[in-house]
Parts: sequence; structure tokens; C-alpha cells
Amino acid sequence: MDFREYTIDKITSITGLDRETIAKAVETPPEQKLGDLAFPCFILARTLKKAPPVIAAELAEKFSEDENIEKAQAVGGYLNFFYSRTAFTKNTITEVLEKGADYGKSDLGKDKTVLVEYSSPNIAKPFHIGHLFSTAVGHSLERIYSQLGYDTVKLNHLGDWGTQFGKLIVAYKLWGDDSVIEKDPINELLKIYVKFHEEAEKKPELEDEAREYFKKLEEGDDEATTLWQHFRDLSLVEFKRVYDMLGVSFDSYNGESFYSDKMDEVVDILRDKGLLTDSEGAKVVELPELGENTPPCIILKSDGATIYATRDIAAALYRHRTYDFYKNIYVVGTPQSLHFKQIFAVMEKAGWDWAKGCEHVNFGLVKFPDKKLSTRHGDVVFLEDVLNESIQKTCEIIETNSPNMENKDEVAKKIGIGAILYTFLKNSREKDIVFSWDSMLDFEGESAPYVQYSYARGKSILRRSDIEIADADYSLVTTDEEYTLVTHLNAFLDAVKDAADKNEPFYVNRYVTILARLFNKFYNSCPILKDDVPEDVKKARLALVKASCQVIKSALYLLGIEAVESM
RNA sequence: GCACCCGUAGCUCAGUUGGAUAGAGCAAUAGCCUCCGACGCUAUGUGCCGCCGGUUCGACUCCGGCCGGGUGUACCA
Repeated sequence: MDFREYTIDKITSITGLDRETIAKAVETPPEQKLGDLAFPCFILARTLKKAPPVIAAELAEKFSEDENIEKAQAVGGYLNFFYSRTAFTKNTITEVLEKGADYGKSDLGKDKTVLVEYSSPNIAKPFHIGHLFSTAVGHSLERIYSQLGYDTVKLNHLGDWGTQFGKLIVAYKLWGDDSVIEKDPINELLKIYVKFHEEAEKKPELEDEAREYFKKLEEGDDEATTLWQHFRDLSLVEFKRVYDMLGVSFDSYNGESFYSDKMDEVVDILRDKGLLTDSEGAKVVELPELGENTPPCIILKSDGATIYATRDIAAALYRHRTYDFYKNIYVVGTPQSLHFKQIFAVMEKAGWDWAKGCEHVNFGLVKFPDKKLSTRHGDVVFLEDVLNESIQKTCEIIETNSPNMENKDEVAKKIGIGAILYTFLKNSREKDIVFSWDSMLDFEGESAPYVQYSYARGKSILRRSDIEIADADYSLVTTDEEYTLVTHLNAFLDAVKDAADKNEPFYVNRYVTILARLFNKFYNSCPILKDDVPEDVKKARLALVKASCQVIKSALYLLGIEAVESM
């Protein structure tokens, strides 16, 4: 049974008010000692024409004989409920243990499809630390929606089309060396790409040549296409290596090039609906409804070529037809807010009501204390280097703490990568991250290693006992540390729902961090395996340990972070 | 100029969609490994919630204005 729902039902039947109103009003008190659930009576003051404290006191009496509610206490205008601890504890722990990895799942999203577009790096460019924001947030969101029962589709909208490939082809033809490129593709391609920009400052005609080559590419020229395909293949191999490290995968790598033959239709539709207008030689859709000063959405450039807005609209239409999505989420940085606002508005104007399901999930920048991240100048911090550095550091810590560990490398990988993912998922998305090795590799306090450590400790305790957990007597779970932990286990699904509502994985991150903290407090203050602990108390506490470990593992999974059995 | 976002403890950030005494981590100080693992636990404190008005029983939260910072602002993505 759900104690919250039970209490809401009962208040509803007593007051005769709308259930929705009650459900919305009830809240968790700021402190455990105030109770498990609170009903602020202020909202009744007007209709009942009584002071809130009086209402609270009257309601409290109705709960005096209730087997599920230990106590209902009026405090000021609040009516605070204390659940029966034994019933609540038993209810929660047995549910976690019975459902295992399925605990905290829901069928909320049954038969609805959510698309998550994320990561989307540019081909032939390094996969740098900035890409991790989209990758980590998207990966986590996909798992969160999946947890809630949605069918999810993971889309990698590769940046594999555009003038940049003209540049790359020109650079390759001038300075490319196949033997070097085979050995270290991305670095070498980056090198000649950077060189292109340096040279182009002296010889602007290179830019024209690049545009010319992109045009050839669009026209299906053999040489250009072959080169492009080659660059794309080489890049994918490198990207997939990083994705493997992160445990990230995709259902589709259809990038911008995939939509290159699907844009004519979009242009036709917009023209037929009379939305296209000429402006300074380009074909645009004017968007006065977004504000007088909003620039129009360019559909065709003055040279007749398409632009990324056209491609994104074509992609959205394709996705609607292919997946009939409920939500189409774009995990793309804040700088592109205007772009998405524009294309969503264009799609609405085209009369596509499914466009309402499109959503831009933005996120902040990865900044550097001194220099700016710029591919053009070759100043990049490779994501792979950051991950390896973190794994290396973890290895050193393990080396000093537990030199005899067997699967050192595997554990170091999970912890090292988890630590990096955690720092990208710990705050609200829109906050910028200032990159520093110190903070990135800080494993203390609020960090993945902290949570992983708590889990490993729990598993260690379980390994040291052979007591059968079934049929524990939960009336023996009496301390505040234990009960607070139990209430938090019960709140897992709420955290997941909040995360999905706001498209904010950090709700889950914060949840699991608090869970780890409460778990640490619990096992530090309540002896579990000590000899003088009675067997049946041991049994009940072990059940709580097992349940806590289960939920920590499930929550970490939603963040893309792996739990380790020992560390 | 205009649009959007942000301003909370020394630092990095939460604050449950208007409610009870504004909270965590880091940093600082003092304790805790004859009890399961010290990447841990316990204790100690700091806030004109950027400023000024308004809305109301009640505002960190909503509205208006100002100050300060970030991002974007048509043929790149």
C-alpha cells in the first residue's frame, strides 16, 4: 500500500474536498521529527471560515484511531502525520527486495515514444570535453524515461554535412598524408583542419574552394563523396571507442547528411502553405509572433543552398513519420536556443500539431579558466584524455588503499568514469562547468566515488553474513537513522518522476547522493554484525542494507554510472 | 539596442512549481580505525537570499524597475 495515497484519500473523504486539491497540497515536512507527511490547512481557512490551527486540530481527531497512522498532530496551521513505522518499513523494504532492479519503475509512459537526440559530435573533429555535457545528460534522460515505461529511441544526430567538409576535403588534398591519417585519424584531420584556417587567413580563395567542394558533395560528385565517406567512417570508429568507455550506445547515427535528400519536400510544403518569403535574396519564414525583433528562420540561403534549420525541420518530420513520437527531445547547448525556438515555431506554422512534442533541453558551457575552447585553433581537451586521466588517478588510489585487489583495472574504469559523469550531472543543466583537473578529479564529498563507496561497503557487509534475510521482523527497526533511510528509499520513484518532468538528471543524482549519505550514517551508528547484536535485529538491519544497495545501484544506473562490488 | 538565462555562506551549488527555524559539499577547527572497509562518520558557524518597490495571512520563490554577469541576435552548426 501507499501511505501517502492512503492519507490523501482519508483527508478527501473527511473534508469532502476535491482529491486533486488535497493531493497537491500535501507535502513532506522539512524535518523528520515533524512527521512523515503534512497537510497545510491554510487552503481550507476561507471555505470553512475557521482559523487554520482550529481546522488542523479538528482533523487530527479523525485520525486518532487508525492502524496505518501512528499519530496525527496539529502544529500551527499544519496537520502532521506520523506513519506507523513498522508498517511503513516493512512495506518499503519488502517491496524493494521483491522487485529488485524493477523497484522504482513505473508504467507512466506506456505506449508512448520518447526520442532523445544527444551527443551529436561533428565528424572529423575531436570528441572533446564539451561533448560530454550532451552525451551524459542525454544518456541519463533516456534511461530515466525508460524507467518510467516510455519506449525510447536514442538518436545521434551526427554533424556530418556542411561547408566544413568542403574545407576538410581541400585541406586533405593539399596536405593530407594517408599513412599518418590511418594511424591517428582524428588528430591528423584536426591538424590539417587547423592548418586550413591558418592558411585561409592569408589566402581567402581557399574558402571559395571549400564552398565549391561542398557543393560538389551535395551534387553527389564521386571524388568528394568517397573522401567524405572515408572521413565519416574513420571518425565513427573513434567516437565509438569513447562511447564504449562511457557505456553509451545509439539506435541511430542518422546525421545531417541523412536528411540531405529530404529537404526539398520541406521547402515545398512551406512554399505551398505560403510561409516562405523573400528577404535579402534568401527564402525565409518570418516569425513576428516570437517578437518584433526576432530574426526570421532562413530556409534557403541566397545561393539556393539549404541550411541547418532546413535539415532540422526535415529531421523532425522524418522522426514524426518514423516513430510517431510523444516527445522529441534535443539535448543541445543553450547557445542554440534561438535556433530551436525558430524551427519549432516554423513547424507550428506549418500546422504540424505534433511539433508540440518537440523540446529543446539546453545545457551550459564547459569553460576554461583562461582560454576558450576552439576547434579552429586546435585548443581542445579531448574527452578520452580526461577519462583516461581519471582512470589513472583512480588506479593510484586503489594502489595505495588496496594493493591486493584482483580486478583493479575494471574497478578503476568504473570509478574513474563515474566520477567524471557525476560532475556533469550534479547541478542543474544550465549551469556552466568551469573545467579544472582538480575539481574533475575530486573524489570526496558529493561525488560518484562517494556513492560507489557506500554501495561497496554495503555489499561487503552482506558478503560477511550468511543470515537468511526473509521474514525479518521490522518492528526492530526503530532508530531515527534507520527510519530516515527507509523513507528515502520510498522516495526513489518521486525523484525519477521529477527528473523526467524537468528533464533534469541531477534530481536523480541528488537523490542517490543523499541516499548514500543516509546509508553511511545508518551503518556508522547502528551495529549490524557485531556479536552482541541479537540475531533478529541483525536480520532486519541486513534487509535494510540489501534494500539500500539495490536502490543505490538502480539510481546510479539511471545516471550511466556503474556500481562496484568492492573498491 | 533587443531577447533569453543567471545573481543564495569564503568557494561550487540545492531550495520540492507561495508556506514551518534558508540547506548540502568543499575549505577551516576538534574528535572517531581493540566495531562490518577512514574514498567514511561525529561535532563546531558564517547569510541586508544583488538592490528598490508591488501583490497577500505569508515572498528566496510571483510582478515591475534598477544594478551586475552570461548567451544569442539571418545566409556557420
